[in-house]
Amino acid sequence: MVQNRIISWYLQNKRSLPWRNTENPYFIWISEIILQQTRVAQGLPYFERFVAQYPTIFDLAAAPEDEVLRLWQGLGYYSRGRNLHQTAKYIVEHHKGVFPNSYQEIISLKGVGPYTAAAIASFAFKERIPAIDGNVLRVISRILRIESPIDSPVTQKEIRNIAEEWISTVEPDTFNQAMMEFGAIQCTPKAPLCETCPVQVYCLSYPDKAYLNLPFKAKKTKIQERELYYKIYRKGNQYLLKQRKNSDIWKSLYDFPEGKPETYLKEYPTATHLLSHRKLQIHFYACEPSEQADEGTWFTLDEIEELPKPKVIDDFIRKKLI
DNA sequence: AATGCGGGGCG
DNA sequence: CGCCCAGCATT
Repeated sequence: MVQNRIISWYLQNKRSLPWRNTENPYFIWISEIILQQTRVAQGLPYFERFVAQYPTIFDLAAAPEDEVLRLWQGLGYYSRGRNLHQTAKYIVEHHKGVFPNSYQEIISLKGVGPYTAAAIASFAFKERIPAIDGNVLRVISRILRIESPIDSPVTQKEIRNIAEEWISTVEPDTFNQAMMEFGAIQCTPKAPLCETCPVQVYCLSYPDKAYLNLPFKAKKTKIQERELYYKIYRKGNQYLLKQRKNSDIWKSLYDFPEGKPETYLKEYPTATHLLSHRKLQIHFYACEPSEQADEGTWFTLDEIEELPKPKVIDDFIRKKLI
């Protein structure tokens, strides 16, 4: 059976990861939120810093939001950090700090969707429910040669049904860990290690290399360009920053007031920043403080260091251009 | 069903 | 350069 092959592969090849050595739902929750759309290598140091700074859900709930977002800085998708903090406060306030213990309750938490709820419910509470992430979609679509669009709910439902069948005869937590690890290490998006694959004999897409085109994605990613203009005001050793509040990129983080100035003291070299679906052209202008008509708060460089900022702003300041 | 949300790494 | 990563919320 496929699932037993993958599980025994997992038991021999699994990486040692800190969130695998605990059944504390709080730690597992933190790790799963961090790992949404994020590689293990990138998320690992953030997880270590979070659990060191906030050993319990009470510590996280008591922290100021800016501090949580400062810890999140550089990881992206900042609504994850805001939701993490909000949900910690909610659980402390309404559940005495006790993490909910069923899939149905867990999925009602902010920032927790079907994948994350299944992961927490199976890892922390051994609930029998498949956690289906990008790895699992890829692994199953290849093994069973499912060529319908992976980005369609119908196809994903089909894969869910298969995963529910596979998980029914094995340890659910081990199964979920094994499927994801197998996708991350063996059945990789590019150049999968088919020659040493324990599932090769079952894999319907191996004989004619159909796996090269699986999973099949119907939609293409399109990159849009966007220009940002920043006005830098300095009064002595203080700079004017404002917190982004609208529903836009970098919500809740601090940056300079936006806008193209009429006059300016100096223009800095334009920075180009590549994001997933966007290319940012960023212009910085040093402006005359007497012309300042923008909202914001004045901060010293030492204070700015403690504020959560977008990567581009942090890079700019770190280069000591101002 | 479609779109927006970051940043990093890889071929 | 395009694609993908232990996805989710909003519309």
